[in-house]
Amino acid sequence: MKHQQYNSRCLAESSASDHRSAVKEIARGQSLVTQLRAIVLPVLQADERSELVAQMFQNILDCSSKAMAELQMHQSRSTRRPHDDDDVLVDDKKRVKKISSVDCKNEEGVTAAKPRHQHKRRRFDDSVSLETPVPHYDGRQWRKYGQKHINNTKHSRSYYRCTYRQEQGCKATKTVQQQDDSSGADHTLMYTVVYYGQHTCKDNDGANSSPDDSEINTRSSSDSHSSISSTCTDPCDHQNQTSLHEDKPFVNKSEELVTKDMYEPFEMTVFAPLDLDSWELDALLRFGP
DNA sequence: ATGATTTGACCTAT
DNA sequence: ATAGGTCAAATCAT
Repeated sequence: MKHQQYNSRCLAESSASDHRSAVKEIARGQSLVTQLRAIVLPVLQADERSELVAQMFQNILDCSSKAMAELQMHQSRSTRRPHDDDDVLVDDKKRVKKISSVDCKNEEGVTAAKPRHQHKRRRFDDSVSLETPVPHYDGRQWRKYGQKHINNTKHSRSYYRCTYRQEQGCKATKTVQQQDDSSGADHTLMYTVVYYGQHTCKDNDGANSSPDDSEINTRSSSDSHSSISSTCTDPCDHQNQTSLHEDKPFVNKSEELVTKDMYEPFEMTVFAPLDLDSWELDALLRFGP
């Protein structure tokens, strides 16, 4: 009897561990596809096939996202234990707490204690985290409004809000934090980016689509003299570099690459921006094979 | 001059 | 009491 319990528990645990490694692998695949997309799309910029290729990239990411969601759902059903759900985040990261929208909604459902002020801590119930070597180019314009050292982490967390918060009341924010154990196999720095809230703004240059629409071609640097947050503009902006890298020189070349959210935090259905600036191409060239 | 970033203070959830 | 999120004055960059 006890034997059986033991066995089933072992099975459940090994299955959970299988799930986790599967999820991890999928996340890694997504990250690689995202990076590959950032390299390929700019090259195809003027090519009429670029849209098709972009769509294919997106489909691949969609597929893996769905696979990941299935895995997670399955795991949470079959091997749920009190502390398991902390591990079930898409990117399998330790320091990002429970931030998936599903989790938060569940919590909210139970406690009905959603914070009324978005003022302090756990601001929105729709947040999405992702792990990326390229935290800054997500097609949106952000303004940094704070930086904070977080306990037990080497790197401080930077806080950004949408550039159009004042003029358009867009409530979207994000945090960016370099991971402590951030040099992966390819020695790229990894960042945890957490997006809170949905963009309700439209880009001023009109390049952007409606808030609920996809974010294709959101960033245009045509207004290069307007004060656009350097979080998604010039990687040679030294001030920004210092702020984000805490006195370190800007070393992460891949960070300059174009990327898009791997997990569709904003219901993106199409692809990363194709209207790359020269610095982006330059970054790609420097990125190397 | 204008707008972005920095950073210490403040506020609040835990 | 503490940690984390935001504010806002000072500073910096253009």
